[in-house]
Amino acid sequence: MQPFRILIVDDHAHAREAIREILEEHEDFLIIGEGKNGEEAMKLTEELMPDIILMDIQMPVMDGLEATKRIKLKFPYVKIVMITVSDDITDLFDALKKGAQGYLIKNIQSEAWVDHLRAFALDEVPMSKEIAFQILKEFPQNKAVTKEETPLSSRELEVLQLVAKGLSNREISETLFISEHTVKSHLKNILSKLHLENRVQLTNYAFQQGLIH
Amino acid sequence: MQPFRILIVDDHAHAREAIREILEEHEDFLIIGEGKNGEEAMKLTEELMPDIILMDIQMPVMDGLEATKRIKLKFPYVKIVMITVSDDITDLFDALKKGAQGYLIKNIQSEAWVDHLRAFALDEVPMSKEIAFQILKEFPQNKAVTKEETPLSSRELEVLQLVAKGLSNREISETLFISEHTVKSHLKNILSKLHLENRVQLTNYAFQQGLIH
DNA sequence: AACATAATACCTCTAAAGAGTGATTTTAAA
DNA sequence: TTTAAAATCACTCTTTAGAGGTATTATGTT
Repeated sequence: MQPFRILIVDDHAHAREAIREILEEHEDFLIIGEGKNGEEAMKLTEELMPDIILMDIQMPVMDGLEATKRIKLKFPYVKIVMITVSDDITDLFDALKKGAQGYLIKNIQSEAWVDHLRAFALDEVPMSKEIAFQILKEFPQNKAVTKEETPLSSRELEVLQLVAKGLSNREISETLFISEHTVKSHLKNILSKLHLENRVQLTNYAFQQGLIH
Repeated sequence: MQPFRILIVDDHAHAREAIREILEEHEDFLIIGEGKNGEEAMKLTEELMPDIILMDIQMPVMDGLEATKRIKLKFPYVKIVMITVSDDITDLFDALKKGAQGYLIKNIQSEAWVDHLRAFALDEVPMSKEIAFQILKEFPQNKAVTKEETPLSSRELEVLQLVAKGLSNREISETLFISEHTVKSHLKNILSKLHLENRVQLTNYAFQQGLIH
């Protein structure tokens, strides 16, 4: 069993240190890097490919919410957990809207904290329907943002949508009047840009980004 | 270009006749069958595999809403359009909750009617976010129903969920401690039961049924 | 004018998916 | 207790997907 590879992003060195001390007691977590702001988070994510990012919300240069949004667009597979002192529910919405899957309060007993993180790492705590509902209620129009900022070209977006609807490469080529070779080229680039492995993961991405109905 | 294969289900013969007259003027629609109630609708769907079902809501024996729910569980690929005289919006929610993708009022000018149906057949009118939101608001707990009534066994449901998360057959076999052959068997049966063609379509099904987060 | 990106296409090769058939064992239900 | 599902595994065969590499032609953008 490989340990979960963790990246910590927090502008306060003492906060990073506190988290490090807690996690180092557990063999299933491995801290592979630390960053001080959103910009560093993006750079480190690309370099280190962590499984999970523990991200502070309040930070200089680029805050955790902005960093989360950008990282999730380029690396949708990475799990991001926001860490914060606040327990204001509107911060939670903001974090989830940007793409974070989890949310942990800093001042919590360390063992419970680790247990939560582990459960999250193992996909045992999916985002609940209630939370999804509340987000939808609060941000009914959060699609336009995504579309503009996708790293994909418009043609790639077309291909993505057809893939995510369940068409084969041949069917896509016939739909778009291009060769199957070209479809494969596009798909190859799409998967590479989003750091995904196959068309089912791409379908997940499409659903989560609201790119298909 | 193949015509869209239509099944009409309505208990009033004159209503079926009216629809038939309208659609027969258009070469891209082909009426392949007619039914008088929900029970007949299910039997005919299995026999004829229509592309689109035009389904009345109010019918004896088994009404259109119940029939829609059952048909969508077994044949998720079939598109169902509810036809009704009512313009009560709660009926629309009910229909969409049961799995119908479209909704048409009977007393409408025939040309506009056909245009709408064609747009729908070509996937040009996805269910809007607003409607999805309203459904969610009105029926926050519509998941339990689905889970009980899936035609899949519990093991098949496990496999489905792993497929829909983007795992390969090998990864699934390692997760469940069974052979890859067995995974293939399950997947084959799942696709067959749901009348789907590949794992991306299955992923769509899983998302739409709320089987994955 | 030079450069970058997007879109197109082809090639090879390996791995994965899916169709078809058949068979055994366990579990649950009639 | 016979029957019916459910879960397991195997073998063959064909098609599709995906990695890796290369190349041409527009279309814009400094």
